[in-house]
Amino acid sequence: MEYSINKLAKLAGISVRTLHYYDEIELLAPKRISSNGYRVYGPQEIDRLQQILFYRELGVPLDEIKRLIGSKNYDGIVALQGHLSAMKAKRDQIDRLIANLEKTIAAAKGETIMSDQEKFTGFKQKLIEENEKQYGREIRARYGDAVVEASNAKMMGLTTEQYEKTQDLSRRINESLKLAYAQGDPAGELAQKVCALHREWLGYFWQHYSKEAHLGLAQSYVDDPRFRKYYDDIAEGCAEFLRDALQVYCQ
Amino acid sequence: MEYSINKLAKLAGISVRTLHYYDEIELLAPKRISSNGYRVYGPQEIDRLQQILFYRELGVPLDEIKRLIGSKNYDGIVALQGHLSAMKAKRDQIDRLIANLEKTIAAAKGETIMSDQEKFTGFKQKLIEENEKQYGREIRARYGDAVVEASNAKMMGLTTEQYEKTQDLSRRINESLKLAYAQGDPAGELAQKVCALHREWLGYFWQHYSKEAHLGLAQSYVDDPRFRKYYDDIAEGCAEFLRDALQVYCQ
DNA sequence: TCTTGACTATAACGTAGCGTCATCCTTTAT
DNA sequence: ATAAAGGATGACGCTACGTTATAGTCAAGA
Repeated sequence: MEYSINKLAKLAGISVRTLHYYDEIELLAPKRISSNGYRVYGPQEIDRLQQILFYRELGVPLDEIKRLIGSKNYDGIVALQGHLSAMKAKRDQIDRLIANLEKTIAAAKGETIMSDQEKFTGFKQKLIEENEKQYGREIRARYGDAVVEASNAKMMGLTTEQYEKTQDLSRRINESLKLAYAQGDPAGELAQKVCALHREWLGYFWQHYSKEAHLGLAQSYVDDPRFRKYYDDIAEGCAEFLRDALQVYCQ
Repeated sequence: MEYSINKLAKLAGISVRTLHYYDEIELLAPKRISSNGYRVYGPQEIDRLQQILFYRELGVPLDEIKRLIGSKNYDGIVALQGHLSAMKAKRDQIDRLIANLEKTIAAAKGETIMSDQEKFTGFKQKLIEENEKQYGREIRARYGDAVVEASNAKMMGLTTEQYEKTQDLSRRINESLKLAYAQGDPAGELAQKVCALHREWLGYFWQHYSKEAHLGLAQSYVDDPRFRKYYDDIAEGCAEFLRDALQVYCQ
């Protein structure tokens, strides 16, 4: 299939000027020049342009793209796999910025407090990569939940100290729950410890504790899809496991 | 907390030159100039810089950022929510590019064939922006929830149609609940209609419906801070109102 | 055949958002 | 006291195009 410059531009979602420019800097030359002087692009140019746009999307300068694609031992597939992981990294960065935004919104509403450091997490890339290696994915997965909990805490009129305590409890609950679930016994020691922690956590939000209410809540964790997701993010079937453990705990 | 230009640059992961430039174009002026002529930045500038960087990340030109932040009726929270949805849109774009890459790799290996059209899906942004303008803010505000619900729906094994139905129901529940709450009568007609809708919504997630379970869930909406927040975002005290209405509904 | 409108070409200038010196002053650490 | 680090201003450079301006080409209708 052959394309005129306009057709190619529209196909790729770029401007004619851009294709002119790419020709000018010898990044992407047309397949041939027709008798009237018009540029004609063929299948090879299509693929090359696609590669160029992948690199461009990743912020690679054009002359480096030229060098990369033009290099003698250029392996298209290896390059594509490189793009893939780079794109995934970029998506992770966006995810961090989204988490940052969510927390910033909560902070703006007065639901939580952000350190100056936190305000810029997600913008820096190098530090992030280091952080990533250091802490891994768990923190990320937990971040969104932490925001929710922080806002809840404020809403419930907790002091900063109390809030931090609930956060700490929440973390310990999730950690222990994960381990307990791995062991598989709802009546086991660890699972029962989770129940005790969960009760303690509830103590910050409830005026009066009752076993019935606690059990009812546990059942809701299974019944309501929003909650289910919260616990199934820890491990699939975790909501049921917690309910079963609480049934033992509450006798 | 006060920062020197170097400290701020390192904090935010940008260059000193950039801060000089932002001062020059009056996008971000320091809080004050110390006696030795050095720039000094304060908390307000930190927050402003953070906003600037959010916009910049989205590709908004600096003078437009200036106009936006400087405009008289600038609402920080609304702006942040705008960033949030824009970021999510961007992440979606990246996701499309990733899908594109995966297919391109498969095609390069000869496992499949790609049309020229397909080769450039994900690069075009205009379609996305038009979408934004068309649907406006409501969708955006709801977007975060929609994502959660979508994943829930998937988890619950719903078809796309079913999922859309739950989403529609969810929207109608929230709308009606808001109105009913404003009227103030849990036994009123509107409130009872909300209950019926909520029951219908539950039908998509529960195998067997029972009034007791429904009531128990309603109580959980009051008891668990995470749920409470969900409903209190509609209106404060909404969780209790819904529970009271459901108590009437379930007799 | 003539005209009109959509495409195409080259050339040239303009721009945003800084990077990168160059030059000089101030503060801090040793 | 001296060096290293941090600060200021000014000026030029650069990338990746956008934006005219001017002119040739082509298909279709009047």
